[in-house]
Amino acid sequence: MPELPEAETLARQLQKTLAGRTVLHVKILRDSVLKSGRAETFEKFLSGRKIEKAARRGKFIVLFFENGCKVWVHLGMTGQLMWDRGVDESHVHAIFEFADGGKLVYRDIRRFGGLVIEKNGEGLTEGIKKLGAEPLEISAEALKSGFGKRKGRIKNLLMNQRILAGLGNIYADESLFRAGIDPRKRPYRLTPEKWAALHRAIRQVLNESIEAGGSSIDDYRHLDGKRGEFQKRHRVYGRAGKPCRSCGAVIRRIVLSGRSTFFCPKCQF
DNA sequence: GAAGGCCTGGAA
DNA sequence: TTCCAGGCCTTC
Repeated sequence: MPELPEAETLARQLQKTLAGRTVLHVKILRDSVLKSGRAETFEKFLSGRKIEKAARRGKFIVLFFENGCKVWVHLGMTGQLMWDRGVDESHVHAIFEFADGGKLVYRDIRRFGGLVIEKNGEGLTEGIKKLGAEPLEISAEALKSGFGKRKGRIKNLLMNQRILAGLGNIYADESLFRAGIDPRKRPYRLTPEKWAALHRAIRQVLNESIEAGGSSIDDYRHLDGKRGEFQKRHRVYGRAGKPCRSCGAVIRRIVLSGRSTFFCPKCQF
């Protein structure tokens, strides 16, 4: 599932490929992927416009245009951005055609993702406006205070984009494993040592994954169609029934708020 | 704070 | 044929 490292990987690749290129046309093949704006809006405001840069915010990829417009891309679960790959045309919802002939294809099989166009600061969805802190920038103190006195389980709170923007199921589980924290734990019960460990673990896991080009479990691909490599280094996610890589205990799978949750019953407490 | 719905493809 | 994956929004 595309989370922060996957969005970051794509944003970096898009920066290299798209910065300085000019959009010729924007073809929206399925209007329902537009979370703000309409097909005509995309064409009107973006055609003939140069892309200045590509960046990431939370799990979103943001394209900055010279006229101040921004396009926010959320990949949902199965979203893909491909450069010049016309091979698989199924589930293609939008195509950005460039003046020099290249094209950026947006695919999303399950359609949980979407596109947002921001112009003059307008058009942002509530989800974007209320995005929480960046996990790689937040201080240890702010991480702790960000959870305040919330009563939820730490795993679910880590995935709350309004608190921390960018962690999903995979990296929440992987971070908690490295911090030695039981995903069912309530935040107010964490010791100072565990908070420090969690802050460290989040940075470590995200940075390692970015270095590996993200995790390709099912559909996530790089701009050129290649797979990420970090899934090979997951220590708990998707490893139910297998031995813990640290202690050998059997990794457990439970369901928290309807989401699969993987942890080591011995290393995490 | 928890649960349902969206959506599709692949596995059971 | 049914179930499951889950990000995010809506509803309870």
